[in-house]
Amino acid sequence: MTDGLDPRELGTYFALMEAVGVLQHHVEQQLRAEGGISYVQFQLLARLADADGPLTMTQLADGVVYSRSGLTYQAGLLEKAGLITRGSFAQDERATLVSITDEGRALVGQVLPGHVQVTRRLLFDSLSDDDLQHLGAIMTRVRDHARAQPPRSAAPRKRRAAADAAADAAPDSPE
Amino acid sequence: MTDGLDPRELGTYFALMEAVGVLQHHVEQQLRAEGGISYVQFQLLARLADADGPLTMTQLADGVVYSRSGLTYQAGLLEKAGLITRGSFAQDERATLVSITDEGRALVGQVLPGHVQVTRRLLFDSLSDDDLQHLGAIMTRVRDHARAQPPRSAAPRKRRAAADAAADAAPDSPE
DNA sequence: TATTGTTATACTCTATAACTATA
DNA sequence: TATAGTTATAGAGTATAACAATA
Repeated sequence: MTDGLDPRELGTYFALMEAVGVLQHHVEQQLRAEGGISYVQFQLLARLADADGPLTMTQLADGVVYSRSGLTYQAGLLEKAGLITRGSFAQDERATLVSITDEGRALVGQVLPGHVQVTRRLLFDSLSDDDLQHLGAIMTRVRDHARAQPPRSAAPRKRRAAADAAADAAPDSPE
Repeated sequence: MTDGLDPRELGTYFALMEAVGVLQHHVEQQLRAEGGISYVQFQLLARLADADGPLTMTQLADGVVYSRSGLTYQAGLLEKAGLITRGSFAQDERATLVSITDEGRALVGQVLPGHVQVTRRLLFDSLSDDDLQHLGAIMTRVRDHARAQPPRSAAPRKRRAAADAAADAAPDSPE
């Protein structure tokens, strides 16, 4: 399974992905239960709460959502829930300026303590002070580097999707 | 935004989640393009390829999928695509034994090089040898600790979902 | 009774493509 | 022409609950 590949890297990678996967799942549960929002929505709100002023949709999306329509969808939900507002931007009439409302800020404040509690229990309780420092330094570097990477230049499709093959195997569609 | 909370922890946490989020997105793209599978499906196949023999559905799910039905769904796709087979288990007739097929192994082998390439580019290129070692040690510990954690004991729902509020705000339904 | 797995169903989310409007 | 954002739509994935069968 590791033909010619560095097994130390692979092991680290799998551990990282699974650890974060489990963490993510717990965090989603907490946010849904205590705030009625998803992690993506939390990220968007947190970002707006942290920013000095309003952000454009494009700025807001960076590193969180990977399609324009996906962000429009989430922004629509958040706006209808009264957590953000959308307005126009005098400097560039194409852009939409997104602001967090007082309700939005309140929700972040309401959800954050429990959120931190979960991350403590699942993440930081296993970390020494030194680990924390090192992990912070590492992941900040990785994030900044990864953000800058171009979206993978579509490799040739060598094989059909598992779902497609599944569709074939099922003799279903009306000829 | 960090009232009474440790900003160092919060910063590390956000960096971790965003870095892995971006990594995850690139990885999904690579797997879809070169293997026609999702990351969840890759995880399941990799786990089966790594195991000595077949695994039960429950063993297979651990840390990857969080509902029985979710796993049944994925297993259904993988089986119809010819990448796994499901059989019964003599020792416990309730269980289902999942085995990876030669095709499944071949697919993992086909996808893995490109997969490693992506993780190199997005993750390991930013890491020193020391970082790699440290990160591996940390995340293995975190994963094992997190896996053992009980699923959050449902906190009281204090607020309605953003989606629900959105549904209300839209005067749609037939009176 | 508890556990393993499946099925039916409803819902959330994401991405693609077509479109509008502004730079 | 390129960029910002929205809309329509289709598809993948997830979770809940009800179910069957075995321990």
